[in-house]
Amino acid sequence: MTARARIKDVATLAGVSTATVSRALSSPDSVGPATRERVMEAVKATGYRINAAARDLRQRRARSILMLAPNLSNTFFSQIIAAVQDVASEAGLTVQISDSRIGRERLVSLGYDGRADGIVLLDGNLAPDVVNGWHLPLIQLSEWNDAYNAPRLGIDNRAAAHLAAGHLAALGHRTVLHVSGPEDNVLAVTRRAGFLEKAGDLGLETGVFEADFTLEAGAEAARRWAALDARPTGVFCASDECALGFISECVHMGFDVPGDVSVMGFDDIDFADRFLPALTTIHQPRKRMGAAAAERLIEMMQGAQGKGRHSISAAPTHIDATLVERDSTGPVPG
Amino acid sequence: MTARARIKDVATLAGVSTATVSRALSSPDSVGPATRERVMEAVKATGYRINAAARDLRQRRARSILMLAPNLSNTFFSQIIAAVQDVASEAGLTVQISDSRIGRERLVSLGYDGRADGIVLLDGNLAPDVVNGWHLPLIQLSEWNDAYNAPRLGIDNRAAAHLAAGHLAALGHRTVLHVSGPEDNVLAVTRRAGFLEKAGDLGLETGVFEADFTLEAGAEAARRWAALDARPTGVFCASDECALGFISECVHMGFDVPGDVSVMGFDDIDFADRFLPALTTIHQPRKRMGAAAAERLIEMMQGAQGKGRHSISAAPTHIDATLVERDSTGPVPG
DNA sequence: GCATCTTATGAAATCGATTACATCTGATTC
DNA sequence: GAATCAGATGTAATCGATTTCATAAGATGC
Repeated sequence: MTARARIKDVATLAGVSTATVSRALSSPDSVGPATRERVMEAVKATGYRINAAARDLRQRRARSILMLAPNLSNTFFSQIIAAVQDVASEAGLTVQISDSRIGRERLVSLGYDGRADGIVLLDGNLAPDVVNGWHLPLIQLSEWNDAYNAPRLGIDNRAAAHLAAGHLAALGHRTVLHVSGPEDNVLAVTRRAGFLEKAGDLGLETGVFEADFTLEAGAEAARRWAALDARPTGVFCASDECALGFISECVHMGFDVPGDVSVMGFDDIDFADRFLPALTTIHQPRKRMGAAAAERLIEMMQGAQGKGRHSISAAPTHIDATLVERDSTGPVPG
Repeated sequence: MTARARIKDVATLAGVSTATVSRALSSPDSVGPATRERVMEAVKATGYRINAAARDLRQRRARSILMLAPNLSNTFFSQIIAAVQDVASEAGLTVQISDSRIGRERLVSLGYDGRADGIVLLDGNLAPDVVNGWHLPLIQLSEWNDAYNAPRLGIDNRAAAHLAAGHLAALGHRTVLHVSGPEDNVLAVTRRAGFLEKAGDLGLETGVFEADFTLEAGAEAARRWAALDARPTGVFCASDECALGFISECVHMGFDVPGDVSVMGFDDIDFADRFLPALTTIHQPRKRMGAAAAERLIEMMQGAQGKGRHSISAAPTHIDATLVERDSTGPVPG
């Protein structure tokens, strides 16, 4: 009772060989109906559950996908994780999850120990030789790195940043500030470039504060902003968390948003529309992104079947991001 | 080059047997220094990485722990997941993660297929026979169920709710409202009972709206609250998300918080102190909870070593929760 | 110098499934 | 009625590691 039943036990009880049990379970049509019946009864009677390690070893695959993200506690990732898990689970796959900042050796092992047969990568800052060294189907989601030889999926950050600049300009703002993400992050760099590009086209005066996507960095940026002689009236933050930190600190310092300054974010996290003021931001369809990544990866896994990295066009597949106008932006003051 | 090296290849190259390679890698002291050296070189030369499935099969364990939560996209869980992952990774363990609402059959399999050798359970609403049927070390975190035969870890929700009632009473509120979680959730039930108990002791007049922890449910509760003839002046929501929804909707309806109504939450999620007004709430040390659960589980796994559920006292181990007074609560109006 | 004990290593069994190949039974064909 | 074939099942090899047991070589004791 306590010891788990093995396939042999089922076979004995049903009076057949283990091969037949295996067949009855994985391709029921290949055994006679009466036999199948007997096997199923024996399975029920013994409480047999397959041993995944044995199956994985023999079939040389793990029915599992691995998600790697630089910071698991980040709100932005959680919905993506949930979506991937949904699709994966539907396809009979397990999801493993790991912080991607765990040191080179452990990272190499992750893609190499046969525990996963596909990877969803949410980090563009890993050593390219490590990433390219994994001989597994892999998809880059949200964030990517040109040096990785793998397909990409995510929004068009440059175009999204254009939307942001356009929105502020349309409200009449002439001097705008961008609170960017860190210099070494692709998303941050792309968003900044896109924003500056469009703002330049529109004849806006621009400034940039470098931050790191977090609430605290947003608050810090607000303090720097407040200390300026000529304060930009429109602010575009590289993430919602950053924008919320910025607004929060502004209000604490006695400014009104959007009365004194318009602030917009990026991501459209759950709280964005319940914040006070509700946050104008760029919506990233995270659920769709996660689901799409999982589906695409599963396709690659089926195509590859252990033959190594599938060669799929490396051009990013874009998912639409949209501007959501709420209450944190408004006409230029005065 | 493309085909992964197996232990046999390493053995051949180093001119030793596979047994020696295995020993050199897992207990270096048991082989001669010269041999060890040769093996290590061969490992490097071949790029050998262990095949986890083979090792797991032979050793009958997976070096992996499974986390089960009812809703992976919930902000509350993400930090816990990150903390568990941290501790696990440090101990050389992989973390799998699954939504716990995936249907009975799949759920049973999860604990039974040998892919995980320990479980962190964040859901108190699973069928007890399923949970008790898993012969794996298991720890209940945050939320628990009396019918599960496994140790518990989390805050003392009753005591925490007492803090909430005490806080509102101290501010002078005489009629208070509790916006609870769903009836079938242990946390919700305990918090509600604790709040009503203490509020009763303090002679407060109480009311309860049942909700479900979400932003939207909080907003809905605010609308119901606004429609009341005699509106309670103090509100205790069963989660921060719910409180944020409540406040947000209040403000949209033209009320002032805490001027017209004091609102407090539960959890102290990241945004709580950046919300406007900053949210008074009960702080749950999620990082500590995750880490403690992982550590305790790992202990159990070492003790058990396949011998099934370790019998550890089922009395909950409490982690301290504290009241954090911020700006969303204040003296009773008038 | 012989018995005994370590220490280092190898040969082979083992973990629990899947699957290639062989075999048997009975139906079909001419 | 013999030959052929299809379908159901069994036998045994296999996946890639770990580990038990055996053995050889050298160290130690008297």
